[in-house]
Amino acid sequence: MSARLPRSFYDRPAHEVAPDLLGRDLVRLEGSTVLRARIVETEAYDEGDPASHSHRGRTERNSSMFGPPGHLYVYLSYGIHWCANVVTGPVGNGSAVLIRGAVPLEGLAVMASRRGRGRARDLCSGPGKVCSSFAIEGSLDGMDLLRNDAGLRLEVGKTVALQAIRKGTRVGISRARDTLWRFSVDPERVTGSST
DNA sequence: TCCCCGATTAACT
DNA sequence: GTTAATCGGGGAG
Repeated sequence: MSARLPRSFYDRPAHEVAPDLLGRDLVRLEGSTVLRARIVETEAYDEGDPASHSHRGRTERNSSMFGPPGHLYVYLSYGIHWCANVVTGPVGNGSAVLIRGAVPLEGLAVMASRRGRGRARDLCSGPGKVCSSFAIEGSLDGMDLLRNDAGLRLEVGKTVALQAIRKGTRVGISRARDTLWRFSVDPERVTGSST
């Protein structure tokens, strides 16, 4: 178990936090059970960004994005799937980083039972799947990652070398196609033995 | 008030 | 590779 990321980690622009989240561990403590997955894909969203929920200002749904850094922003996608974001920047700034993908490290059996299918590489390979495996849903919107709410936290994990990070266009959006705020890393580079 | 469509996933052909 | 499922947000009227 590594150290939890401090509040200051999140109090930066989303496009700086997003690549820095690669290799970090999403952890949920559920009694004696530990769920752990290492983040391998993220996307940044902020107020000046036409593709962001916060672009048209604060609403009831996106209010968490404007709250303190280090909290969670959870929303329902396509009426079916929950997606989890980490709120970044100071209070009043509507920015966050979407956790798009991770590699499961602990608690695989629990994740598989929640997902109804068992292949390890499919457990957290998408924003909706991460939430499904970790049982993250709307009631956790706005929770603080630094207060053990719901046993959820982010830990330091294994830092990824800057040159190993891939930048690209974000997935599933039609606006701001020229903003390269999707960050990912080869799963081997965060879980395999370092080279 | 109505209507369109999305920061997705899984089951198809 | 293609498409149905499914529903709330928010822009348009």
